[in-house]
Amino acid sequence: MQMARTAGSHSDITGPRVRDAALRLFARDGYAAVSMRRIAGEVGVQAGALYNYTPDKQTLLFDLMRDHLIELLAAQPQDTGDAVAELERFVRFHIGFHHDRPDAVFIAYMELRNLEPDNFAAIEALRRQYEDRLEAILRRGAQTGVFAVPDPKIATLAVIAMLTGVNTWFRAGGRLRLDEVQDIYWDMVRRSVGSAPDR
Amino acid sequence: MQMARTAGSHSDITGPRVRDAALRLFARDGYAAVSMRRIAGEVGVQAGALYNYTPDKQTLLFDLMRDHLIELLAAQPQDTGDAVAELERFVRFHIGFHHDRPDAVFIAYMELRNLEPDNFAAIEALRRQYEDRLEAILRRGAQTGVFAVPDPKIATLAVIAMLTGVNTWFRAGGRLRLDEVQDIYWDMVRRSVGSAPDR
DNA sequence: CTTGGTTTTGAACGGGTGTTCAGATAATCC
DNA sequence: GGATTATCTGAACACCCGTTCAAAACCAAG
Repeated sequence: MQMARTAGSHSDITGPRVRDAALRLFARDGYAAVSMRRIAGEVGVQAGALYNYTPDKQTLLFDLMRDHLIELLAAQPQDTGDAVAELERFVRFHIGFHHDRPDAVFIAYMELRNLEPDNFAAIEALRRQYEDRLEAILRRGAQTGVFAVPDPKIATLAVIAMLTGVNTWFRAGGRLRLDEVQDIYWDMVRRSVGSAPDR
Repeated sequence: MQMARTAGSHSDITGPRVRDAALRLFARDGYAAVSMRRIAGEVGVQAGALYNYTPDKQTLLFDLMRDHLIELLAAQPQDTGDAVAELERFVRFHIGFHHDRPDAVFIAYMELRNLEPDNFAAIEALRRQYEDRLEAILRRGAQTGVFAVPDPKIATLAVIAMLTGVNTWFRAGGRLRLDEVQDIYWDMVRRSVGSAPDR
């Protein structure tokens, strides 16, 4: 007989609902402007009950950000060898992945200043990992001569800023489809790193 | 005899100090996380005294953002006719201007969600004016054939996102000088819009 | 020195904050 | 159905919030 599923348990229902509510509210109004009571209200529970699911508000924020970045790193396609194809995959992936979770993306770079120092360092390390993968692609392409990037580190930051910017304006159902946006951005990125169009 | 300078007046000293403190604290910790008492403490005054200089906290934030954007619009160089030269001027100006006032820049796009609807609309209108100027440059260059931008509106947003990203990492005294950063970004922007290097 | 005005204080107002915890409630197991 | 255990409530804690305002302090002019 496996360990009992435990009694009186709504934990597996309420838990995700707390995280969802926190994600949405933090994204919309900001961490500092959202009270635990408001999150609880959204879930349909009293504030005290939240503390069955997080030790405190700060950890709730931290977990949302960390989980998002870990998901990002796990979902990211891995190297295949061809720097240009790799960069294209990176661009399309970045836009697509971020488009699917606008709230998490927004929080992960708007609420950095509300993290306590240790938590901040942990999040920054994860983000850095992601950036490093793009930097590796650019550096490799620069060495083999398919890219013209004088400074791969700066090019990395420039490209990521450009791509993440999509989230500030793109909404499904607008003038452009997501894949059209991906086409346009891939075109701009490819050119910005000095790679000639392939036709 | 000109109107008296009024008596007991420290207004012209305290006023700017309030704005400076608010700018710095809002940028560092966020609007919602900064109390009027903390701003007052920074100025060396009691909280009640702040209300000689702003009707309320919200207006204090709004004024900081509005004044920043008005300054931005006023400082921006005007058109000269040559789209490529114009774009280069825009890129270098944007990086330079924003580098000089990191706190105001940070606030102006991090605290948008803390603006009441009317204030938000006013700020957005100003930002839009700025973006329109870049879009006009790109559109003109596209028409005359010196730029290859299929969608000037998106290109505008992409370029601005890329340029504003500089503020998140560049600090004077680091590996690169500001003018080197301007050179690199101008290179990337020029390429991204399909304009050939001029030598 | 007195007058008149500006600026600041300091206390108060009503209300919201994150967090804790004893007790009530509900769900499963035997 | 009774026991067990996870979950939730509701009140309490100490503290902070933006804002107001009468009274005090301050400064310059006459």
